[in-house]
This record gives sequence, structure tokens and C-alpha cells, in this order.
Amino acid sequence: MTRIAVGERRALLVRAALRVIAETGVSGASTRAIVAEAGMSLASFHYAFRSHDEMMRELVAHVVEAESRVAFAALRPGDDIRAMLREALHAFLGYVVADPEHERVMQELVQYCLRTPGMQSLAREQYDSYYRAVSELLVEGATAAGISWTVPLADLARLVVTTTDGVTLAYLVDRDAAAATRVLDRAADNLAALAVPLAAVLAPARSVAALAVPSTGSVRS
Amino acid sequence: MTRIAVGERRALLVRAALRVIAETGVSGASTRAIVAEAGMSLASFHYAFRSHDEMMRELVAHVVEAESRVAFAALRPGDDIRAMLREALHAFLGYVVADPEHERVMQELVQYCLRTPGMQSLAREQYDSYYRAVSELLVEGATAAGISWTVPLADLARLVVTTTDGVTLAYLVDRDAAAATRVLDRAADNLAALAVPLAAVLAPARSVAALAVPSTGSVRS
DNA sequence: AAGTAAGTGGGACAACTGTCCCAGACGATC
DNA sequence: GATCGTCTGGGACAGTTGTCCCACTTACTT
Repeated sequence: MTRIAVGERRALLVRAALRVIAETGVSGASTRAIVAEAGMSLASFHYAFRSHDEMMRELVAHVVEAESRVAFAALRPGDDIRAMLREALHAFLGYVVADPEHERVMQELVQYCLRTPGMQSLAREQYDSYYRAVSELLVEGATAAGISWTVPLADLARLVVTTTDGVTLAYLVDRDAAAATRVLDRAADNLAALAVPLAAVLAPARSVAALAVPSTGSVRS
Repeated sequence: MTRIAVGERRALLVRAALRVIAETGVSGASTRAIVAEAGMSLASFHYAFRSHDEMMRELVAHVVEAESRVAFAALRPGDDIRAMLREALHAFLGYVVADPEHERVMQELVQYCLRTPGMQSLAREQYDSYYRAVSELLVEGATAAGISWTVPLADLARLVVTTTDGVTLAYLVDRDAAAATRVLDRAADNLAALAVPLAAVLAPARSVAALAVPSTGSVRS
């Protein structure tokens, strides 16, 4: 029909592919299904992309980029670190509940990358970007609430991502938002327990006990 | 070649299918790939199973049954609840590290059930059996350690499964066993903090503070 | 020993997959 | 207005998929 620039066509195809994946899974995202969804012809697909594989790579890259930009953006700073964590995690859950299919697609794409030769690095990048985003969030939250973390930031970020991943998976299975909320609240409590007021750090003589790290395991990465 | 009873043939095919899935993913588990792995002919497949779909259902059912039987069996009772949780979670991680592909297959099968019409219930059953197994474990551990949980058992079980799921996923992505161990240790600490000595329950006057539930959210399911 | 049911092998089917090619139509440049 | 590179549509390809069918062999029953 109308002429479309290659770049835009690639973007359109990627978006169409994401829609198809949401409906029928990665295995259902054939070139024909994608071009049908996008309202194009097969030739247009192979004009825009060298191969189906190349398209999937671009799709994953696009998704990672978009995800790490939006995922944990809803942070409202405050002086109560527990309330802040709670709110952030609730925001995340709200995101999942609002569009569960999207989250299912994300998880399926991770699996896809893990099992596709030459794509494992993409999965790792995806998680690295998650860890980075959460780390930033935790630092911002800490300064806003005037606290300091008693655990290495990397471990903390991993703990958060682990929790959100697990909660997401469980929600996708039984769609029990109430139970998911309860788990997240518990997680927020546990995370908040790993924070210590900055005052205690500046004047350690006042409350040494508060700095006693509850863990007995290894702490450094 | 030799004659095999239908029942056994079904089991052989399911095992072969699991091997194929471990290598090439669910999408690669075609009837031909499966019978090739099992060393049979196509006709044998459709003699044992009405369809590929029926075989997948039996595979998932088999896997759920086997998983819930083995998964959390390595519990060594003791009087220190935290050490016990730690040991159990480490045992789980050891299981994952020893055979990551198996765990990857499990997660992929969950995704497969979630996206396949008429199979969502299987995913739910899978998780129900997990929750049941973990609940039993938590009860046994509590009696062995002489403690009581300050949180509904169902929430606790969900929290544990959420954690193990998340840790597994993260491990599958970056294969960082040390980081996974640290997260699990942290989780064990957090779980142990939700326990209270039975003595305190029997004689509440002695330490009322210990019973003060740290959560402020909803508690009942 | 004959008959019957259970199990086996190979070939065929239609539908689908990713990829490619070629005849054409469009837009801008000379 | 002719020309050239950019883009489009339809058709074709070889390969794979799930399923089915029919001739065949084996084991057990009577």
C-alpha cells in the first residue's frame, strides 16, 4: 500500500510480533503470523529484516530497553523507607495486574533467550539492566529516607528482582492479587529491616546494636 | 523391534520428550524428534498417544508428580529454625546447580501451560503441589524447632516458593551460585524472623513483645 | 495349529514453516 | 518526462510439522 521507511517498518513489525507473542506465544510468532498482524506482505518482512532470527534479536533489544526505562519509575521519595518500598512494589504489582500478558511475554522471552544459541548474553543484559534500575532506586530511596543499607547494594538489588520475578510468576499462575500483595508487603518489611538510620552511622556510639548485621553468611560479592 | 506394553511405551516417550525439551525447548519437541530420541517409529507414538497434545498433558502431570515428591525432601530437623531453613534452601539450590537444564524445563513447562488453552489448570495444580509440599515442610520444621509461625502458613509457603522461583530464574540467567546463595541466606533470615518460640505462646506474659507481628498489612487469606 | 488381538513399520496426507525471487509500482533526481 | 533506487505484492521453493492408514509381524488364547 503506502510506502513506509525501512526503520519504521522494522518498528511496526516488532510491535506486531509482540502482539502475536502475547496471543500465541513465541512459537506462534511465525513470519506469516507477524506480517498478517501488521497487515503487510511476506516480502516486506524480508525487506526489513534479513531473517526471522534478526527480527527476534531486535525485538528483545527493544523490549529490554523499554522495560528498564519504565519498570520502576514510579518512586515517590519520602522519609519512611518501609512505606516507600511498599509503594514501589505495589506499583510494580499494579503494572503486572494491569497487563499480565505483557509480563508473561517478558518471562517467555527470557526463556527464549536462554535456550537460543547466541542469545544468552541478551538475557544477561536484560537482567543487568533490571539490577541497575533497582540499584538506582534503592540509592535514591535511601538518601530520601535518610538511611543506609547494611547489605551490599548488588545483593539488595538481586533480592528485589528475585522477589518481583517470583511474585510475578505466581500471579501469572493463579491470578491471586491479594496473596501477591501480602508477599510483597512481607518483602518490603524484610527489606526495610536491612536499613539503618544514617544518624546511627554518623554517630555509631549511640546505637551499636543497630549496626549488627543479622546475617552470618558471606556478604561480599 | 521388541514388543513393549503401551503403558511402558508411554512412560518411555514422556522421558524421551523431556530429554528433547531439555536440549531444544518445548518448541523443538516434535513427534518426530521425540520418537527419534526414543528410538521408535511415528506409528508407535500415535499408538501410545492419541495426539501430541495428549502426550504433553501426561508429561506435565508426570513432572508435577515427580517434582512435588522430590523437591523439598532434604529436610534435616533441628532446634535452630534459621539453620534448618538455610540448609533446606541450600539443598534446593544445590539441586538447581546440579541440573540447571531440568529447572529450565520446569519453568518452560509452566509457561507452556499458561499459554496453552485448557492447560492453565495444570500450572495451577503444579503450584498447588509446591505450596502443599512447602507447607508440610514448614510445619515439620516448626515442631522440630519448637517454634510457631506468626504469619499464616499459606502466605509463608507462597513466600518461600516465590523466593526459590526468583532465585532459580536469576541463576539460570547468570549462573552466579554465590549470589544466589547470598539471596537465599537473606531469605532464610527473613523467614526465621517470622518465627516465635513456642514457649512464648504457652506463657505469653513473659514476652509479649515477641508476639507483636511486624506486619501492618492484611494477614488472613 | 488356528485365530485373534496387540503392537510395528513405512509411506502418505495436507498444512505450515523460513526464505527467496521476480515482475511491477512508486518517489525523487536529472 | 525518462531513469534509477526504493519499496511492494504474489508466487514458489524445500523442509518440517501432526496425523492417519494399511500391510505386516508377533504373542497369547483356545
